Amino acid sequence: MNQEYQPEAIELAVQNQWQESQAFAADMDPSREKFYCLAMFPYPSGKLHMGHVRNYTIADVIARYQRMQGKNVLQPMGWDAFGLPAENAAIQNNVPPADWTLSNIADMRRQLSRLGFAYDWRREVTTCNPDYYRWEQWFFTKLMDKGLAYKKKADVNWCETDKTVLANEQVVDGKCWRCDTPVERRAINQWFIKITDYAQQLLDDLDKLTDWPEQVVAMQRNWIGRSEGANIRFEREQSEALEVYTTRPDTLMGATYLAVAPQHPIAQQAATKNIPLATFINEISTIKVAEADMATMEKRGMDTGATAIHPLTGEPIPIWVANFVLMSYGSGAVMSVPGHDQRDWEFAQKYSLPIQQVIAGSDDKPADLSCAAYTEKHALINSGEFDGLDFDAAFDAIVAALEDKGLGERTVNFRLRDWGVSRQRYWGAPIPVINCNDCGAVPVPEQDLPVVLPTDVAFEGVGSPIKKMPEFYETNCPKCGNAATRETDTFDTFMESSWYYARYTAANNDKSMLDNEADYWLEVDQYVGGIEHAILHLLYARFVHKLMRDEGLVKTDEPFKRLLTQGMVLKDGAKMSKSKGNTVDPQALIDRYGADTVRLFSMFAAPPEQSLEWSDSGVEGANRFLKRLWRLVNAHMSQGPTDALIVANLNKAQKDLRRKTHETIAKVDDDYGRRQTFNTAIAAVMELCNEVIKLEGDSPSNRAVVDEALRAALQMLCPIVPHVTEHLWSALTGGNILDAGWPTVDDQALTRDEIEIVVQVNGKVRAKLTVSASADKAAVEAAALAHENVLRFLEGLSVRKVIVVPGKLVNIVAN
RNA sequence: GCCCGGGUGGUGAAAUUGGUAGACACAGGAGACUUAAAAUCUCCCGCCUAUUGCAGGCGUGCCGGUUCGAUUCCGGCCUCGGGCACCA
Repeated sequence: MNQEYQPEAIELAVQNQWQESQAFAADMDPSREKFYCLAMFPYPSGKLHMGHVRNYTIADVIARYQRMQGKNVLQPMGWDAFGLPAENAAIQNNVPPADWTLSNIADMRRQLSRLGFAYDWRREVTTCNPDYYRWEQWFFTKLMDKGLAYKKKADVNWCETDKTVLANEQVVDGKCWRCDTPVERRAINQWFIKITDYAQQLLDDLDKLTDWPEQVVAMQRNWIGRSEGANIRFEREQSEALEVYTTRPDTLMGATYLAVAPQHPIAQQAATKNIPLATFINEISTIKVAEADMATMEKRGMDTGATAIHPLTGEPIPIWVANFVLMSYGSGAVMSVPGHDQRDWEFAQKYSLPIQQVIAGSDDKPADLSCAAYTEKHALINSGEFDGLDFDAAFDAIVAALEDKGLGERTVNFRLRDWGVSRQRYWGAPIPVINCNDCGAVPVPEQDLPVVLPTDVAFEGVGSPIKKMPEFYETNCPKCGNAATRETDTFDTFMESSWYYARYTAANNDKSMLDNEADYWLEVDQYVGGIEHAILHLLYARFVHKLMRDEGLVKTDEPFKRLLTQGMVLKDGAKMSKSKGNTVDPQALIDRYGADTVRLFSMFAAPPEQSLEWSDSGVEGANRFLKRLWRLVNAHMSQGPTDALIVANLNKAQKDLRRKTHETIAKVDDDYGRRQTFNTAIAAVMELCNEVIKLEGDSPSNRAVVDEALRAALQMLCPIVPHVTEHLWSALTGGNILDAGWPTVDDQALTRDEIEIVVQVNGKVRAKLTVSASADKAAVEAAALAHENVLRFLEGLSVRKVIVVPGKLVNIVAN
């Protein structure tokens, strides 16, 4: 064996060996327990960054650990290939998005291979490939048939100069990123999928996700936002009633005005005869389509002059237009109770609208409404027949009164909104719809799928090229045969990433979307990805999984059994990004230190869920450990063959090392399998190696316990640094570490004769005792009370209580 | 603004069920080897006080609480980060 650790030569040789033996090709085998391990697939931006390295190393470590447990492990990889950056690159460099994307994929595939990830590349999926998106189009037509897809108007960011829709990311300080034109909201017709039909299921099934991080479950629960309240109708003379939803029907008697969205028909109609109002509505529609902007903007409004009738008092109530009411959410109108809602209170203050108290303050004293709204739930006042009722009773009584009059009812509402999937962009999967003047929106029939996105396109200006290609959009209606227009919008890229995990199980099937392999491999046993996907991607994927289940394509309720959300990679305390110029190129590190060092550092520097602070010297430290491991195995082997381990012949030092070996196996197994803290697993193996180095002498028994320790260390490190451990294992044992399995704990080796006990006086450590492992409580207590330093601190005090925690500590309470 | 996290030495972190704060590393310091450097090896390394040695005080973002005992549980605050529906 070479004296020097030469990572590149070892890694390429080991990777060749894997390649030749098809080591990671995973085939369905119902006789074996399967494990499906998946990392979120990358957007092919061109170069691997440290976030990718971390993400894919974590998943690979888990996959390899499970494989060593004897499971049939599937770990696939693919490309989330549609998206905005390809169009930007096309505009900037005049290169077609397809060419740019495919060449990026080739580069990144090469980089991933160099890191030695255990992928089954036969199952690679690329979402911009028609073989992939044809099934997405087919599935969408099924949703249309079921009435789960529909069209409605929804707001987008519009740039009047470029005549184009802008993504939220492309709006900087309320202006177009390219030409600084202030954006305006514009409502256009778009396709939606009824995720709200599944809101209750998506909420209920969160309880099944016991192996997901609690924070992710909490975020999804809040996002879905189930609430119980009432729909209330405010009738209007000679026009349609205005319906609002509220979670506080108990405050109905305090409603002093209604607020509608700027696009609401009442506001629009009033504006036709009211120039200041029309101007105002125009003004407030220059706000980006983002909740954060809506929530932090200045709240503004204007009286429309229209009124409605309070459903209980019969009094007229003014209708205002307000910029914080969204037309596309609920009915586009809200009732305002300034006395008991803070936003309404601020709005009423600003526009001198009446503030009416209808909820008693705490201790039944009237609350002070001059500084803020009173938002607690309490008994009612100033509410006529409802006075004195508490929240629940008032809720019931007021809803009953409304129901009697046919002006309202109890209802459940969700914050979750239907999923808008239309994008007015080129680089996405075409929405498989043909618009016919007579037949309306007609789904493209199965035999005409896929609707292929033309890839030989020229970008002129910023708009989507297919919107200017009659050869793409001019067609005939599949129903009536008349001339019709093909939809030129494309799908939201979340569509592709919502089912790719399932397609890996049938990646090469050109006859159907999924097949019986899905039943074998799903659900995904372990999913790994960035915490930034905690809501949107994971919620859409859960939703689409349920849609596929209801279409008979999959059998499980949820797609991902266990979830690990990895933290970001930082440098100098900030997220690594091109714009900050603080990126580290993984390729340069691999060239210098090898893949194993890069993998080891990224697993050692922090637990996977925390952010990881980049450190050049930390990488060097990881490399130093591998060199030490190399020398350690080398030195051991240079002494020739090892005799068999005879436990009865071991002296104390040898027994200690053996105990350390087996304690480490137990700890590392727990760290990999249950805790997923790979940093502490590595630290434990480092400790074991330090103990091996400290054991002096080369007697047969010494060499036997060292041999056992080193073999275990290699096996335990194998998931993290698979190349160097494969090489050393083969030199040491002549075998193949991939098939060596996982080391087992010998409980006999764990026993101890003596243990250390900490002695505290009033909670402060004053002594440490070494006692026999079999010593009873009384003996330990007596030894503690007799200790010199303990006696010193007990001088002049009387002992009140002695707490003995067996095997750990004694705390003497004295005063 | 709303929802969800994080904050521990000079640095990354560890302490798993409320029981020894700082494992394992990095950086730094001292020494060995070397003509020298690199590499490697040995020792020291939270702050303060004391010191020949034993030892003591303080210390986990801040303020308060529960407990024999709190990095861990509870309340309030500060601060940094993630998400907010068209970045992926």
